[in-house]
Amino acid sequence: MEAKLPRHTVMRLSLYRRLLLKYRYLDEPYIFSHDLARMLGIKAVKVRHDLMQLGVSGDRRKGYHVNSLLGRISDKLGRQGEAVVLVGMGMLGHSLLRHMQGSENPLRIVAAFDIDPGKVGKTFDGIPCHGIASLTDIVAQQQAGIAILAIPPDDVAGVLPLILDSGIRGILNYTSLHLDVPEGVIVRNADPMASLDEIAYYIDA
Amino acid sequence: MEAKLPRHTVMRLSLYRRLLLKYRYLDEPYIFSHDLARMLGIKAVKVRHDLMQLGVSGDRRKGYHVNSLLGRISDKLGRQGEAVVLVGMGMLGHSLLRHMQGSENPLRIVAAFDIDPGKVGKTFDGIPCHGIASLTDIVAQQQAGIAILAIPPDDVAGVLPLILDSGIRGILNYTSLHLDVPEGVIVRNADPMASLDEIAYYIDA
DNA sequence: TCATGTGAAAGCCTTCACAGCG
DNA sequence: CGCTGTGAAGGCTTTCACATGA
Repeated sequence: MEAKLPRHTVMRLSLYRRLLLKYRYLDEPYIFSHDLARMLGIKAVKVRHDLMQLGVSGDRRKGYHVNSLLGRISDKLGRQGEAVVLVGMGMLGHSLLRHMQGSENPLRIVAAFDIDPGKVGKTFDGIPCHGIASLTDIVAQQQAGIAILAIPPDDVAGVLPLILDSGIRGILNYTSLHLDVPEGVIVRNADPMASLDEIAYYIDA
Repeated sequence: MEAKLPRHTVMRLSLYRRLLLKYRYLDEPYIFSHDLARMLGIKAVKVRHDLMQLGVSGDRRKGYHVNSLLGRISDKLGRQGEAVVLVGMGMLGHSLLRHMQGSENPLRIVAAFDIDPGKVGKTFDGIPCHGIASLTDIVAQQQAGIAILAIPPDDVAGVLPLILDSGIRGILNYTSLHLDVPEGVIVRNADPMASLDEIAYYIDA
């Protein structure tokens, strides 16, 4: 895990993987860059450049070998079983959990947390919900590296420090606030509003 | 609405707007690019370049006038009251709805849709839920331009054509599938998995 | 001096153009 | 030919460097 791939390539590898997992059911052992591209709405040359970075080679007559490709992509993307915790089991958190559990997913959600005592101790879709106070212990114990943050904005100031102390190195942020994190922790924002604003701008163009 | 702004600038304008709306409560009429930048975790020069595109000017001693800035940003971003429909009132759709309704939001969610007859006719957080069959009529009647798509993957093939026929020009896609849309319709993907995969890759770097 | 305003450089990503091979 | 493989060009975004003005 040393050779850094371009950021956009990483995002697409994730798409390729999911698509190939479905494609595998067709019992078609090979796929053309062109077909992969069409199914994702991108250009074939972009697919080939991405796969070039992985060091995989295609066969000029048959295309790329699906299983080899899947293996190579999964090698390069984060470890298969990386443990993820879900912070905030409100309606959004719960629906994200269900969404994850329902799909073929290389990451494992290992625990959920909430401040509502009515939720602590219960199990949601097979995942136990703990109080925020036990976050540090459980993250350490499960060796979780990623947190999904789905709490109300007012709770962020109180909860973020606990997450950072726990050793979490990546956060998928569903709140509308900017998270101030130390160097080395990475944040990806998933708040719907910015996306909607962007769409609203471009549909009037 | 003709002068096209750079794509990343548009996304940031949305962030500036939300931040400034909160900042306004401080009764501080001016703000420095440097402060705006710090609160969002970006560089001040990026903020100034963005604001340059809007044609606003700051005062060298006081910074930018907050209310003028807000006005100019809202002018440039999509029309204030753009109507949005929510397709899919499962747990994810419902939580997105609640998330939107709960926050200061320049876009209006005007209707929801689901295939489940048990949901049709009910009202969720003040928004009526209709059957998919009436999507075309209601979108036309409300002049909605944007749809949020939060349905199971298996339903996409059946529902997407209805959305495209209805005149929707922008889709925020929460499904894991690539949406094949005609030129002129814009799609932004919000599926959590790709973001998680990307995070998982970078935390091991 | 400190903040804005701005052209130019640097960096990153996509697309083009074409070589090479079955 | 049609596909893969790949350097180079082109476009977009960020960052640098510095002019300007209170």
